This record gives sequence, C-alpha cells and structure tokens, in this order.
Amino acid sequence: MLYFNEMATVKKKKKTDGAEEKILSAARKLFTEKGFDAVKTRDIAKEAGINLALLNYYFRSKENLFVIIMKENMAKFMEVITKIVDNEETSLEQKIEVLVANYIDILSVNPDMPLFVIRNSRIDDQRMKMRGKFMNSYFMEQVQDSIKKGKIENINPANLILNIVGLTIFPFVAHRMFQSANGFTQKEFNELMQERKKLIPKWIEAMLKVK
Amino acid sequence: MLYFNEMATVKKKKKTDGAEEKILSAARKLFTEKGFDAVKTRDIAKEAGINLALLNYYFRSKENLFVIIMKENMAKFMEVITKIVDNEETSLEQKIEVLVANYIDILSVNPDMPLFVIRNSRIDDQRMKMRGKFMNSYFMEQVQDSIKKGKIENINPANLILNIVGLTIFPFVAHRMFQSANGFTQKEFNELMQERKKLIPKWIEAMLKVK
DNA sequence: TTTTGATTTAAACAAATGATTAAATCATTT
DNA sequence: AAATGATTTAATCATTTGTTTAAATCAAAA
Repeated sequence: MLYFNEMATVKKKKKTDGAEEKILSAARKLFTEKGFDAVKTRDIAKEAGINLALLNYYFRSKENLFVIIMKENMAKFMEVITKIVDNEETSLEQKIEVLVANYIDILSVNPDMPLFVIRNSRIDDQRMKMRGKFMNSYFMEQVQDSIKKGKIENINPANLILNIVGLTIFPFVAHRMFQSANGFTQKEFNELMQERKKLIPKWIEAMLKVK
Repeated sequence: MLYFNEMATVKKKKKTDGAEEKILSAARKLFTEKGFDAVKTRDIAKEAGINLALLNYYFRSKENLFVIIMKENMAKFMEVITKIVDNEETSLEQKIEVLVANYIDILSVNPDMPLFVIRNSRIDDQRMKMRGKFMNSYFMEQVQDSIKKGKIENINPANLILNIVGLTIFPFVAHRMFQSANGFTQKEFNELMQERKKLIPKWIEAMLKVK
C-alpha cells in the first residue's frame, strides 16, 4: 500500500527545495552585480532564503562559490566568442559584425559582467585563454591575409582587438557614469547600444582603411 | 636672548615630520592602486610609517580621507579636459588630437586611475560635472557646426564621446588582461599606447566620415 | 621651570564577517 | 518502528577592521 506514495514522492530527500541551486542563483546574481568583496555570505544566504551554514555545507567557502560563478560566466562568454572567431565559412566583415552583435546582446542582458570580470582579477587563467583564442584564431589569419592582399591597411592585431572590444564593452563598463541624474535612462542606454551594434562594424571597417 | 632660537626653530611643533602629508601620500598611492575596499586603514598607516590613530586624528575617517583623494584625482583630470574642450582657438581635429594625447599621457603615469574611478561609484557628482563639461562645451558646438556644414556625418554626440573616451581609456581598464603571462610587458604596453596616441585621432576622423 | 596645548602612541572596543560545531529534523531503508 | 544518513538550523568562534580612548611625549609659552 505504498505505491501511491512512492509515485507522488519522486523527490528524494529534499527539505528546502533545491537549496544548492538556490544558493548558486543567489550567488550568481549578487556576485555578478556587486563583485566578490561587496557581497557578504549572509547576503547570499538571505537572498537564497536559506541558512548561512548551508552555504558552507554545500560549497566549502565563499571563495569557492565565487570561483564556480566566475568560471561559469567566463565559459558562457568564451563559448560564443570561440564559435564565431574560428568559423571558416564567414568573411572578416561578417565576423566583426556577429562578434559585436553577440557581445552587445549578452551585455545588454548582463550589463554588470565586464565590471565583474575587471574587478575580480582572482581568476586570470580564463582571461588568458580568451586572449589566446583570439590571437590564434582563424579570424586572425583572415586579418593577416587581408593585409597581404592590400584589402585593409597594416594594423597591429592588438590594436584591432582593443578597438573592437573597447568600442563594444567600454559603454557597459562606464555604464553608471552615463545614467546618473541628467544622464541616460536604462531604456535610452539600451537603445544607444542597439544603435552601436550596427555602427561599430562600420567604424571598424573605416579604421581598417586608415593609413 | 631668544631671537637666535626663534630663527633656528622655524618649524613649529612637528614631531613626526609632516605626518599629515605622509598619510595623504600613502592614501593617494594605495587608494588609487587598489580602491577603497581593498585598502585597510592599517595599510595606510604602515605605508605612511605612522601610528594608526593618527589617521583618525588628522582625517576624521577612512571615508573622509578617501573622498579627499578622490576629489583630488578628479580635479586633476577635469582641469586638463576643461582647458582643452573649451578652447575657442583650436579646430575640432586638433581638440581630439590633444584630448587623446593628454588622456594617454596622464594614464601612462597613472594607469590605475580609470579602474579607480569606475570601481568607486561613491562620489558621483564629480563625474557628472565631467559629463556636463563635455556636453556643453565649445567642442560640442564645433561638432554640431561641422555636421551642419557637411564636413562630417551626423553622429550622436554620446557615441562620439563614448568612442573617443572608450578607445583611449579602455586599454588601461583592461590593463592587466593584456599583461599577464604570455601577454604584454609594461614596456610593450606603453609603446602600444604611444602608438595609439597617434592612431586614435585618425580612427576617429575616419569614423566621422562613416554614413 | 612649569604650564599648556598640540601631537603621538599603545591598547582596547565594537561591529562585521567567514567559518565551524553540535544538535535537530526529515526522508528513506531495514 | 527503529536505524541510518543526508540535510538544516541556531549558536558560537575567531579574525579582521574602523574607530576611540586615555595616557605619554614634546615644543613653545609663561
């Protein structure tokens, strides 16, 4: 006479429903928003609606939890970038276009990510991989090729990357600078970013023609 | 029979020589380098070679000391920008050139300043002023004028500023990203910035021709 | 020389914060 | 139902950190 109950109670041992997940969500939100130092373990516990000790029970420490979120964020980013940059089917121009569009789309949803990454120099290895991915990509081959063929001017690859990434990311880094008081509203800011999505590739192209 | 002594002992009551100044210097260095949270009052005291309590004796609190440094930094920046941007004697192109060159020169000496400013959203009023200075400057008048005369394409002023500032400042923000391990040395980085000093104005000009 | 007021110090306080502990609770198995 | 092992809690610990206090020191004035 237990089989009814057995079907109903599929969940095995779960008092606080998905406590581990709730902690991860809370940590993800708070860390990404405020950075490591500004977030207290008690904030995370409160946001997750769980007891403080649970945080240390599931994840060994605050640091550990942070690293998990950090890697998660970076992986998400890297996956998108790699896919674009190593694509052998698209032209240089198309890559820049897609790259910028993807960056801006991700950042529009996650506007605090760049500051988060910059603020926390704890985990460098991920960023290093990013740099490597860029420099050794098919994208870079295409750049060298275009220079050789005289389609674009000779440009330092570092400058090209700095320009693409800088033009795209910087507004999000400076974010609050352009919102406070007589500045921009969130809506205006987002509209501006959508406008830049179209413009940045054109600007980059124009740059590549500069002698 | 006191006049000899009066001349010799010009310094009035100074045991720890210039303690106040030493605290300011230490705070300036540490705050600019690491930001508010990462610097402990004990760090400052140690760096200044003074007793911890002196910090609270001369400056009421850590926060107060920080605000002083912050305003100092912003004022230095603002002074340069204002002078350039309101100059009625120089052309638009010259302004961009001088603006970029000055930014890069200041930042080359003070590479941690942008991160410092971004990291500490405590004092917003200064940055607001900066924005105002830009938007209501003679520089902006010249932009509008050039657009009217068809010398440059119609561009959203916000975009123009974001591009100039972004291209110039972003490398310093991403600083460490481009240095660790197989990245850049300090020397290489500085050389790259010097190169950009010449290139950014050209890039901006090219942008301004994009339809 | 004594007094006075500014400067400096060592010590302590109080709050915040990351982590741990020991006991309680609950679902499942025996 | 009792035992078991995972989950959860309240309470506590230990450290860090900004600040204060009370006393000591020192230079100048009286």
